[in-house]
Amino acid sequence: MARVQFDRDEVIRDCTQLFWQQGFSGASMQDVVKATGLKPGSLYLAFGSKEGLYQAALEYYAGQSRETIRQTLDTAPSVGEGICRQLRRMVAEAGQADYCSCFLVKSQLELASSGGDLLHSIRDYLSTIEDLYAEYLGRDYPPEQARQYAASLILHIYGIRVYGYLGRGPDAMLSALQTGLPWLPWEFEPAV
Amino acid sequence: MARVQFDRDEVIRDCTQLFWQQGFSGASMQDVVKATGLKPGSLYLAFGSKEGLYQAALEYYAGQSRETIRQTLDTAPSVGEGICRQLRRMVAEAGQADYCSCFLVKSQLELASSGGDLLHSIRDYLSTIEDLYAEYLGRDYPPEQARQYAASLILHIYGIRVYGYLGRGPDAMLSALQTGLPWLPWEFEPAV
DNA sequence: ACATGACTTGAATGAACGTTCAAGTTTATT
DNA sequence: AATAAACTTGAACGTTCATTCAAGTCATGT
Repeated sequence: MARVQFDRDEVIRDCTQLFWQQGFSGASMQDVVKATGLKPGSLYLAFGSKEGLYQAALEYYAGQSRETIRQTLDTAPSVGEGICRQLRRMVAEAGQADYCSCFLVKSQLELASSGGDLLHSIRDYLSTIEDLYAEYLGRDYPPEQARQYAASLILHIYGIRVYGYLGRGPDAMLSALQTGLPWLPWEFEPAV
Repeated sequence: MARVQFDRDEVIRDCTQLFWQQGFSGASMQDVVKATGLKPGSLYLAFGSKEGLYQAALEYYAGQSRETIRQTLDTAPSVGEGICRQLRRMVAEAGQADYCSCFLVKSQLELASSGGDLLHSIRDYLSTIEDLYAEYLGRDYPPEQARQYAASLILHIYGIRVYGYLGRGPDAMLSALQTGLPWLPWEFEPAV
């Protein structure tokens, strides 16, 4: 089947799912071979190394995250309600059986001590997402307050990404979010 | 030097530091051998496996954490001020060069997909800590509110454990904490 | 003084790891 | 039809992994 190049995006999607679930060390290249259906040679020609593959997965995930946030906040009646929708979605995700937190958060914690190049990317992606929220909040609040609210929001989001594993149920989490983020318009549309 | 048994607690302390920094997959048994000065045979006789060693490290860390919390909250003028001290300490930790978050949080995220026995312990330890805060808050608030405040507090603590890696500086983090936890007595003694 | 038992030692084990590359297969060009 | 280029293939590489165990060393009970 040579000369029929594989679908790069599809491979990256498969890798993202695998790495997201298993982590960098937890997923072996053999697992990647199995997940993508590609042979080692092809993977290494296209991505150079396991790290290159992980990098591509991170980039894909970060892009998807940004896109989802933008779409949710642009679609919602207001920025505040968009953020509420986003948070409710995260809480709902945490309730699913195959919940695996946030790929960027997991990667940050796993690779923090490695000091590799991946770490810079992860930090960039996470910072960009905080900046994105701050940008949207800047429409409704003065810059100083927008930044402060964004930081508080991000703190809560990171919190969910860990707390979601404890299986305390969505009610406890939503109640905790409403306690810590009282400036959000929680009263509107509790539906997803 | 046979018949001179090694100091079990000291070995566990060394392992805790190693696993805390590097993670379960990230730290090899060779690393453990180097860190503890023991030979593989001794380690396996005493702890059975790498997992057993990790379990011991988790237990030690969780015990230390509980003890620190209890001591801080018992010593402080009030529960609220004790919690503030605890949070300020976490923010200060996050500023250090060798910051490595919370061992339990890191372990939860790394091992979530493994489904091993370790996972149950980790969840137990994390839950116990939340319960501990709830217990102390129960002194100042009715049960319902105490539980809600504890959940919100834990969400913030988990948030710090991730946010701390982004290197935004202590001021941004403290400001975010004060935004999300306005019911705490932040006005008292900003010193550590 | 000696035998027993407790503990340590560290080389060895097979499996799994990330990675490579010579050979094979198909499409594009001539 | 033949050649070149592009891409895939999968066995094989050396390394590192967690783990084992026969041999060694010392404190203790007699």
